[in-house]
Amino acid sequence: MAVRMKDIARDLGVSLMTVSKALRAHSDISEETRQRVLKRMRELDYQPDWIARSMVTRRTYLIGLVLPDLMHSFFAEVAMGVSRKFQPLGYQVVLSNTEEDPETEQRNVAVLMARKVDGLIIASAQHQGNPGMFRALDRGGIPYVLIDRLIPGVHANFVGVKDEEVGAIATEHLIAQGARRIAHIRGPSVSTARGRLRGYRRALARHGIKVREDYIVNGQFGDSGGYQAMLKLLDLNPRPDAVFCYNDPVAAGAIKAALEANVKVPQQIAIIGAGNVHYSDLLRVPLSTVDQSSSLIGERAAELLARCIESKTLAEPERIFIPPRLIVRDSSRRQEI
Amino acid sequence: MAVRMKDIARDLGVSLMTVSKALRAHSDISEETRQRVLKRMRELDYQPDWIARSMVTRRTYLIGLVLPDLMHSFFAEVAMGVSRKFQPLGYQVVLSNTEEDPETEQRNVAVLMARKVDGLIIASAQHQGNPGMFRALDRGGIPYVLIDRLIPGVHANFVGVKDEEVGAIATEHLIAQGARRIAHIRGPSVSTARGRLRGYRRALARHGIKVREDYIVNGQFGDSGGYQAMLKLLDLNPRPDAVFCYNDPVAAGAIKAALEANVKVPQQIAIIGAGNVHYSDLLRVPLSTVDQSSSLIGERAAELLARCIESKTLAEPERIFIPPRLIVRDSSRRQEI
DNA sequence: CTGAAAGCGCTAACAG
DNA sequence: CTGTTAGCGCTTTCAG
Repeated sequence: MAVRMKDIARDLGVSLMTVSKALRAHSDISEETRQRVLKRMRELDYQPDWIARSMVTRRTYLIGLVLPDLMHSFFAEVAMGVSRKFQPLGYQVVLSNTEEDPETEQRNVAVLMARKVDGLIIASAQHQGNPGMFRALDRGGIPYVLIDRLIPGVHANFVGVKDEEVGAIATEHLIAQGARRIAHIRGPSVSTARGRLRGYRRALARHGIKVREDYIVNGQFGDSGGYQAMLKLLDLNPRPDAVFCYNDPVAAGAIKAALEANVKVPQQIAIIGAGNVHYSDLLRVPLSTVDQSSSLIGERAAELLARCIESKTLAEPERIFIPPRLIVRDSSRRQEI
Repeated sequence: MAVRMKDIARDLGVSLMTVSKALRAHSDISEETRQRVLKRMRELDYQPDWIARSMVTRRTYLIGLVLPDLMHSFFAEVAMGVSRKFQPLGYQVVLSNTEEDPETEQRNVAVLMARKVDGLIIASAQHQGNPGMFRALDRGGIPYVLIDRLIPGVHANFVGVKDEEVGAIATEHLIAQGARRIAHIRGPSVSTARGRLRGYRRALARHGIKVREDYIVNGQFGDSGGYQAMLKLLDLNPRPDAVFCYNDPVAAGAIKAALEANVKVPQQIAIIGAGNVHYSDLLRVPLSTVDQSSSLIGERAAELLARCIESKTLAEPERIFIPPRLIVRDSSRRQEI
C-alpha cells in the first residue's frame, strides 16, 4: 500500500540502508546518491513510517497535554501556546480532557504513558495531592511539567503564576478603590484557589481589615457557580461593597447576579476577577481582572519540557513564575460622585 | 527498563504467546493460566507497548483533530465532544491547531497521515477548495469527517448545520421584530460564511426587502473584526436598524462598537449572532443567536468516524445536519415603546 | 562510502 | 490449549 524504504531501495538498486541514511542526511553517504534517493522519494511521495521509527528510536515525538476543561478559555489559550511551540519542533500534541475528575486524569495519564509520549504537560485536577500518579511518571522516567496548579508534596517542573500574588493584587486594588467590606468568591480546592484565598487574606490583614468568614463563599469553577455565590453575598447584612472572584467566568456570573438584583456594578459593588479571559472586555460591565499571560504559560511550559526531553538528564525541577498584571476596567473603578 | 511480555513469560515459565493471548482474552487459553498471567502482570505493573502493537496490527487508536482556532469556544466545545466520545472507545486525540492557515493545515494533515492516525476530523481552513489534501486522504484510505465547513467539490462525510438555514432564521427573526434596514456583518470566505450570507439574502428576498450591498460588510472571524465592521455600518445613511452577524464573537464586537457610539441595543439597532457561545448570555447586552449544538457536532462526528473506522468498508459519505435553533435574548428583542 | 545482520515488542498464522 | 516461526518498517552496529 504505502511506499516503504524497501521499495525505493529495490527501485534504485541500492540497499535499504543507503536509503535510510540518505533520508536522515547521515554523514557517510555521498551527496550524489543522497540526491538520487531524495528525488525518488519525492516522486513516489514517500512518507517515513513514524511508528516503525519510534519502535527503534524509543522516541514518539508525542506530547501529552492533560487539561481539566477546554471550555475555560484559559486552558484553550494554554493549549494554543503549547501547540504553537511544539509544532516547529516536530512534536504532536495528544489532548486529554479530564473534566476536572482526578480519576479520569489518572487513567488518561496511564494511557499516555503506555503510548510512550515523550513528555507531559499537566494542569492537574488532583485535589488531595495523590502523589501516586507523579511517582509513576518519575519511575517511568517521563519528563513532565505542571502548569497553573502546584500539587502539594510533588517536587516537579512548574510554570504558572504565584496565586497568592494574584489574590493580593486584586484585593489591594479593591482596597485602593475605597472598598472596605470585601468579599471573596472562592474556587474549589485546588492550589490556585487556595493561593488566591491566601492572597486575599494577606491583603486584608495588611490593611487591618478583619476577615469576615461569611464573606467568603464557594463559587466553584464557572459562571453558574459565580452566579449562585453572588446571590448569597447579596443577601448578607451589611452587603459587601466589593468582591474578588476566583476567576473571570465566576466573576461574569457574579456580575450577572448583581445586575439582575438591581445592584449597580461598580457603584454599589465593585467586582474583579482573575485570568483575563479574552471576552472579559465584552461583558455587561467590562471586567477588571488580573492577567496571567495564559498563552505565555503554555509556551514556557513547552520550552521547558522540550529542554527536559532533549537533555535526557533529568536536572533539578525548575519553577517558572510569570508575574501577574492588574488590568483595571469598569467593574472595579471608583466612581466619582 | 519497562517490563515486557517476554519478562512475564520467562518469569512464569510459559511462552511469550501464552502471555500475549492471555492479555487479550484470546479464546484458546485456559482460564487458569490466564488468571496466572494477569496476576503477574498486575504485580509487575505491566503496560503493553502500543507502538509495538500498532506496528503489527496497523491500528494506532489515534484520531487527528484539525481545528482552525481553539480560542473560538465553538471549536473548543467541538473538541470536548470529540474527546468525550472517543475516550471510552480507547482512542486518543491528536490536536492540530491550524490558526486558519490553509498551508499549515495541509502540512499538519500530512504529518498526521505519516503518523498513521486511524481517522481524522477536520474543520478545514481551505478557502479555495484545494482538493489535493482530500485526495491524498482518499488515496491513503484514511477515513475522515469534515465538520462545520463544507468544502466545495469534496464529497466527504460531514457533520454540521445548514448554514443557509442559520442565516435565514436569524434574518427572519429580525424582520419579525419589525426591522427593515437589515445589515449583515459577513465572515471570511468559508462555506459557513457564504451559506449564512445566502440565507440572509433569501430571507430578505422572501419579504420583498431589497438587499443594499453597502449593508454587507466584512467582519472576519472575531470580535475585533466585528467592532471595525460595526463602525462602518454606524456611519451609513440611513443607518441600519438591525444587524445579523456572522458569529457570536463578531456580534460581541459589534455590540461594543454600538454602545461606545451611544447607539442603544436593541432599541436603535438590533443585533443577532450565531453559534451560541457559552458566554453569549453574559455580554453587555445578552446576545440573541442561532444555536448550532457545538458539542453535539463533535460527538456526532466522533460517532460517524468511529463507524467508518470499524466498518473498514468506506461506504458512501454521509452528511449529518444538526437543526439550528433560534435563541432570543435582549439584543434583538422588540422594545415596547 | 555502502551494505549485511540483528533486533525494537508485539501479533497472525499455523503446527503440535 | 500451548508454542514455534515469521515478520511489521525502520535504525543501530559493525564489517566490508
